[in-house]
Amino acid sequence: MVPPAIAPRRRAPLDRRRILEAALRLIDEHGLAELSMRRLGAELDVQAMSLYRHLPNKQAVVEGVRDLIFTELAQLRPAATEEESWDAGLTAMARAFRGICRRHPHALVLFATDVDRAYAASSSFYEPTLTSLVGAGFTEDDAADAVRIVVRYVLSSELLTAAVTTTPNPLTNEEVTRLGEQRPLTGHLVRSLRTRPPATLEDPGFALIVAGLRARLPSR
Amino acid sequence: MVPPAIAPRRRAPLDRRRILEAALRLIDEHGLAELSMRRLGAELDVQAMSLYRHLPNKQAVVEGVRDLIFTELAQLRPAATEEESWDAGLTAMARAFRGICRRHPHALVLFATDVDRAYAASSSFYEPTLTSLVGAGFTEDDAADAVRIVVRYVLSSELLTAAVTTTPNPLTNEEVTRLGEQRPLTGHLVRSLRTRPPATLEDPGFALIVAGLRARLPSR
DNA sequence: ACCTGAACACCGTTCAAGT
DNA sequence: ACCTGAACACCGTTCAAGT
Repeated sequence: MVPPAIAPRRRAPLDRRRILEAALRLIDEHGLAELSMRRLGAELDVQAMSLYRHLPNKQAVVEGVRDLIFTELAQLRPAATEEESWDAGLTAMARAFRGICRRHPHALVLFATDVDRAYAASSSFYEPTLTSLVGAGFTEDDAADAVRIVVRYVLSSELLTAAVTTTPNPLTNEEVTRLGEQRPLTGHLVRSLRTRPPATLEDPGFALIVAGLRARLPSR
Repeated sequence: MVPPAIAPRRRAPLDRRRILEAALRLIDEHGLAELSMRRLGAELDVQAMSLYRHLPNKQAVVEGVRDLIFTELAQLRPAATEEESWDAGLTAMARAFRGICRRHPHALVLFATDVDRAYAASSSFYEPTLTSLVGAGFTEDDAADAVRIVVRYVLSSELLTAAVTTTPNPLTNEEVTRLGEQRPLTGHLVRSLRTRPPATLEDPGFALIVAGLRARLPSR
């Protein structure tokens, strides 16, 4: 009845899932550019070369992380109910999608590839909105276009915002004044950049798209 | 009357402008990720270390390239005429802006920073469109928002498109069929990804924004 | 004044070797 | 079976040295 001699284990054994979760953690915290095989190894208390036992190369790591996020989106679900109007449903979908974008701002570039798999992996997320659009009188084609345009709008806006938020070297007040004398309306626009930052334009921009869709809806 | 002895020169002397133009050339041809100080040196028949005589570091190279493109945009001018309607002018502006995006797809990320300087450097490009919007009855604020929303829409769409265009591992027909059985409308959407690729959605999406703006215009 | 060679601290990845 | 050390070909950048 000697208990089996278990070697004291310093750490959990490496596996694909643990590696990918650590990679997502690193990306969320420090950005995609900071992800290196050596750092990822260090995060897991392992030499970088050990990772190659479980994943063929760095690209495979990045793709694995992307799939992890797709799965997360599928879990989400806009609070769309049956009686909800099509525009409220579309808005809820856009907000939820934006939510997941903002949880992983550094990983957004990964959303741009394998779009068909992204929609398929998160079909439970998209289907209610599409149903409500078709119920409101849009054709299946127009409903698909509407959802795709909205998803593209949110994703690309977030991508742009995530690309850079800082303006390291802003125009001085004198420069803005001089611009305003030469081109008054562009001067006004540049001043508006300060009072209304990019983030405050995303909802108005989205509202324009919805208004455009409404104008296009066959009168009931 | 001895002619001054001119040492035979293997190459033009290095200067900031020549370096930046070579960098833009490399970015346009091979992408931002492929730009390295060593490659840039090689392109100019010089050791990488020589570049540091003219530019403090790699970031300065990248910022210099961005300014080069801003200047290029300022030269452009939408063919807006006085009698043109506001929506035709806005559309022309969007098309011209998209044109410059497509000339430097690999450099698009650089557009996301120093937005105020970008508008100021290209004010001659934006002012006519803004004038036409205000002439049509939009307030200065609404005109500024309209232009900013459109510029953001075009830039972010192009950014998303440039991020990745390939789908290395597309869904098989069986996978799409199975999806269609479970979620018919998402299935339809995924099928539409093939018949109507992303590029064909940019103009409809932009048309929705214009339609939304029109709905918002105070009735004359 | 302008360019370079050697060096440092980083990459991703391969491969033979350790346990 | 799983992990590692040494090595290779790359980075950006510094600094003392060459012309």
